[in-house]
Amino acid sequence: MAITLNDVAQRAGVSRSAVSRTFTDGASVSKVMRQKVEDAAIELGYTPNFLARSLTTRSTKLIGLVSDNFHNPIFLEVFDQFTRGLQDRGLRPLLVNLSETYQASSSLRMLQQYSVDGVIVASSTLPPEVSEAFRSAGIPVVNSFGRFSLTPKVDVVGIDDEACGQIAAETLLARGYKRLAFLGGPQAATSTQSRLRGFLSELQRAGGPTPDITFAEAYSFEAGRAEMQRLLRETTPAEAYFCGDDVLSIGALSAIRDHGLRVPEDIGLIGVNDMQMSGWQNINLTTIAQPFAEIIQTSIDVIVDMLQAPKQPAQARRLPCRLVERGTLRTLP
Amino acid sequence: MAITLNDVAQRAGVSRSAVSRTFTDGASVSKVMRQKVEDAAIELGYTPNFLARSLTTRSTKLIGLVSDNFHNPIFLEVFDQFTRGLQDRGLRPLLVNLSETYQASSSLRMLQQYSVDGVIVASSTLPPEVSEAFRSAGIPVVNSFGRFSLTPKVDVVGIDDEACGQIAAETLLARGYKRLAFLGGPQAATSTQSRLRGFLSELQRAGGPTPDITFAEAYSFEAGRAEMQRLLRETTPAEAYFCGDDVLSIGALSAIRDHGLRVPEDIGLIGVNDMQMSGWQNINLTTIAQPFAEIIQTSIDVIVDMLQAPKQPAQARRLPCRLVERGTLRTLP
DNA sequence: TATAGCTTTGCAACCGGTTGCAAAAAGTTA
DNA sequence: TAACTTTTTGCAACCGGTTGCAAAGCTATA
Repeated sequence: MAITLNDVAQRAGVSRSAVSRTFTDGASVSKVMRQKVEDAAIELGYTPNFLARSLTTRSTKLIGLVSDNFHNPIFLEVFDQFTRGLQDRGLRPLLVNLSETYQASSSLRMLQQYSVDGVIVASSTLPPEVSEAFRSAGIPVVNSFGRFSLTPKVDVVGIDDEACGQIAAETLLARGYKRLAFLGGPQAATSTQSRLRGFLSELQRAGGPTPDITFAEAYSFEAGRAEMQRLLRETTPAEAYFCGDDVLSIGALSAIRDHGLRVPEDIGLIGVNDMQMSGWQNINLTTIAQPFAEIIQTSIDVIVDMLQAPKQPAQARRLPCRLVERGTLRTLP
Repeated sequence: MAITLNDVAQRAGVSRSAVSRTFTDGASVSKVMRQKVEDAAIELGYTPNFLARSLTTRSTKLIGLVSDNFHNPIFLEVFDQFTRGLQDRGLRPLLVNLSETYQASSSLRMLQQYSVDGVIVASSTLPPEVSEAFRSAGIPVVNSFGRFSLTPKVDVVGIDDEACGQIAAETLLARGYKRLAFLGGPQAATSTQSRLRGFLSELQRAGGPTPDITFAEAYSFEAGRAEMQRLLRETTPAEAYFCGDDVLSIGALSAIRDHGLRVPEDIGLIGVNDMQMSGWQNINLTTIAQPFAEIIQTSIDVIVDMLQAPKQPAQARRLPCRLVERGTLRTLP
């Protein structure tokens, strides 16, 4: 069916090795030989079969891109940048969507069967064991958006979630807010836990108030809205809320407005992520920006380095977040 | 490094073929042989290498999933469903992100080199030539969200964009709107053209008004907002706008509100897609829903059928849209 | 022109599997 | 138990490439 090495060799009247060498960088081929082969190849429309090649070279250029986050709109931006970054380096993303019906363990076996060169686990909610399983299986892996640790078992590139909580605390205190609250993502998510920890410790350090603490069911609009509705119904709302992430904040925002209150006049909000939508003028959310582009670039750099020199000791990298001022916190009183 | 067929064969004291057969459905292996092999395989932790296998079976289970739409949030839902659907059938999505820097032609060669079993082109904006190139290269292909044609060169699964425009016209007329307008996506996009055609022809048929017609630069929030701002500044706005898609509508909505006008009291809006966000209570957009789940399921069915019986005549399938009533059109006067 | 040294080339084995074929083993029937 | 089927098994060739090695071809030098 398809044109193979043999066809080209025959057409050009040379050995199979010669053809192979013509298509291998750095192999020894003379000018005239290369010419003959290339002519024949073009004539027949030949392109080498990467999978056959991978059998001997032991490199497929395939990278497993595994995630469980296909609902938070921020991840479209994440996939966009990952795929472009990988493509730019000649790598191919094999996309894996983890869910209840497709477990991490099957994905490990699957990615092994396809001999991927490496795996990127892009998720702030998957437990570290998922990434660790790849590493134990001898597959280079990096966990993007994972939790920082001083003794990581696996390479991690993410933000400093505690610092993030700290920035939120500083910002709210600087604005003169007195009654504060934390509206987190799912209580089990490590990102939520760390952000809370940083938030609390900074409040304490600065002698600020003790905030109310609640959690939404998920990082989603509906969950944020539902939790804020509950808060408005059942409690006296705080003056300002530090929300687990932007999509949660946007849900909370809609609940507050529906309840007849104004943001930022009656209630202040600050999120985390700085997704595109947060900048939309009808939302205009004050938030703590994650350096997505840098996290993704770094993750790719890390995995590329591991392809060259596998099994370095694992390292966790923290990239700095920064405040993005928009319109959901009052200005200084 | 990794455990191979040979290792297992040796460990179990049987031939290589025996091991291969144990892992091939429908091959002839006796009970005791299978037992011996499986024991050895488990002991060594063996899993067959899919790529090596593909060399002889001529099937990689790899499906190229190519798109150029990594900015419209609706596509996160699309990728979610595609990846799950493919995974459920044992197929693996190799994701390709087309852009200025990564052209369709390179993606064709690349996907050929990886011997993908088929390709799904998921885009309503890519020209038909992209999909056609795959077909000419002998790769099964289906164009999801592509434009309907009576004589398609390639299998297409999408909506009836003209019918979509027609529904919009009917709905706006039924609401008693007199001054109508069309705010399309990029003028070159075939989806925009067809929706306009259907919109106009239904207005004419029903003896309705002739609408104003303008186009946004892209299917994006900013483009919709910018175009609507221009309209509000430079023209007398229409009573109701049929917008190219939801994200465009949301941009337009924000411009209208910023301009001090109310929706739906002053201006009505109707979009296309019914993305999740359109249902968010702070947006609550009346729109024409695309049957995403069905389009995706059908696309996968089509590609799976082609794997069995390639080179059937190409067929274009149109799936029906339906109106989703929310809050951006006035009720009957 | 003979010789040394470097480059180019083909052979053949290999990567990790599958599969047609024929021989061996097991099962059936008389 | 012999003769005949059917099932199971191993051999060897093959899928489409790569690569170590040694022979062949060049170039440069004396």
